[in-house]
Amino acid sequence: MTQTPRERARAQTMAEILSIGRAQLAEHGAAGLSMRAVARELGVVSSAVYRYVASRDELLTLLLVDGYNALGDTVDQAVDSVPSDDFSAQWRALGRAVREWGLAEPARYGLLFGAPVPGYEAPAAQTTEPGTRVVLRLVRLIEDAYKAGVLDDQMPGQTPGQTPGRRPGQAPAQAPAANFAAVREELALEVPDAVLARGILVWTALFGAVNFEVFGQYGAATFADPAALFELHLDSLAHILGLRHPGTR
Amino acid sequence: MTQTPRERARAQTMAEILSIGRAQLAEHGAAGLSMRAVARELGVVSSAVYRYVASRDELLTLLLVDGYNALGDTVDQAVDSVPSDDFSAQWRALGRAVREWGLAEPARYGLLFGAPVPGYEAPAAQTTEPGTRVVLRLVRLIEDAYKAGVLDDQMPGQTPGQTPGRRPGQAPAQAPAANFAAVREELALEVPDAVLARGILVWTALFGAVNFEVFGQYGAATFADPAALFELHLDSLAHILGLRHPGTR
DNA sequence: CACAAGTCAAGAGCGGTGCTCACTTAAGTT
DNA sequence: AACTTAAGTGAGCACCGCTCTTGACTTGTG
Repeated sequence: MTQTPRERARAQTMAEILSIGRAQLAEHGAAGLSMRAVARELGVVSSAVYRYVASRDELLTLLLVDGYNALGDTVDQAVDSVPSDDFSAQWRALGRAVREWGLAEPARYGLLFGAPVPGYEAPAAQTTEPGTRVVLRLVRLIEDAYKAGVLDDQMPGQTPGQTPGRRPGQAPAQAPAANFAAVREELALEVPDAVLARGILVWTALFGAVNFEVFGQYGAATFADPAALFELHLDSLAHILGLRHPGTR
Repeated sequence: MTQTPRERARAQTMAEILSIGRAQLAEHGAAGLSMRAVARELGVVSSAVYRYVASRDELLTLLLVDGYNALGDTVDQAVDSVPSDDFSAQWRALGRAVREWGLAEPARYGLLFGAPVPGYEAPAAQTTEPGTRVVLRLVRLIEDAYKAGVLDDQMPGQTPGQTPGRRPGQAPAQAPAANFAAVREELALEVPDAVLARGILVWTALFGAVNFEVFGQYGAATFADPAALFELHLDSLAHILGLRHPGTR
């Protein structure tokens, strides 16, 4: 399947548009992404861009999946560069990769995890698969650790048969909660509900921390060393997951 | 200090502009906030609005502190409506208040905690005080619980003298991390570093969870009952904080 | 009580935006 | 060499934030 010169030229122009779009995004944000500016940068009249991208929304979608995949690739690479039996290190690599990518690409990160662009609805068909790569990787990590038997299947400090922080007689929230069963089946998981729940909590906590830092919610001056604070969080979250360094215990 | 009819009229117009701004924000997002649209809605020519608000940015700032205060009031009210000695319930009330406010006002929530509006720098002088109300309330809650002696001053499952998930000989991240000392002094706190660190983790986790839900990152269909999932998270986070229901244990 | 000083609404205009459409040009295909 | 078709053009519509100027109105004071 060799491509004609026309297809070659088209593909290259397309790539150039995406590249310009990324730059525009970094400079002016998602709402400030301008077709005219892209055209200007491309050295072409504004309407010419519409030969390649149907609308501003479509360009946004392309940049969205591009961003998801860039983050996904970064995370995959980071996790893969760690011994496959050291799940604690894998978790830390994943967390650090997310944080560092977010800090390096705040505009793209904001597009992926910030407030949705008003008036724009991400088309699920093209978006969900790349958009779930990081969670999926985390869940697989947990699943692998569970199967390897190195995961405490119990909330630390939680004794079996007693859900802490809950009066006896009160129904435990665990059971009826979000239907983990569906998720577990969809992903062909073996981990029990409790572990899955912890995984989701850790997932949200990770992105909460990165959000605060990337979006500047920490207030700059407050914490002298955000990287160290993040490492602290990674430790705590690993502990919550039940992950331990190999060799410990 | 009675106000002249002029002042009365001006104050009312000002309030109306803010109200319209909120509506515009909800409909078109922060970047789509339009002075002309506000003027149109106000039944006035576009430039007239500049008699009341110096610029689009100033209107944004007004809406920002307005939002922070609305959330702060909601949280304060929710926490205050709970027995002052039931810290676990106070925590849950705080968390639920944040979530419910965010879901009820996604656009405003997005303005406060989403990606920063490109090209807009929130003026710290007017913004930091209202912007820190929720964290401050959480920290006070933890401080109070600590002083009342109902807070485990230890990570659950963590035995003293041993930092879990960390090889012996490796320096503990706790000590040099973000300079908690400065924070503790600034807020006149008594809680030890470890508790403060957990507080920050729980804070980020709370907003991470709410972000995901408000910004639609959960993917709708995935979790049948997000409210139940959130309750689960509240439970887990309370446990991490070391909060227990009174009467338990 | 009149009039200067001050306040504020209004309009025109500048340079920007997304997008459409009729059109020409130039390149690839047959 | 002839033909098809993709690529690029430029005018145009309706919108945007913001500035500058004009003119009407209110108020305080000599």
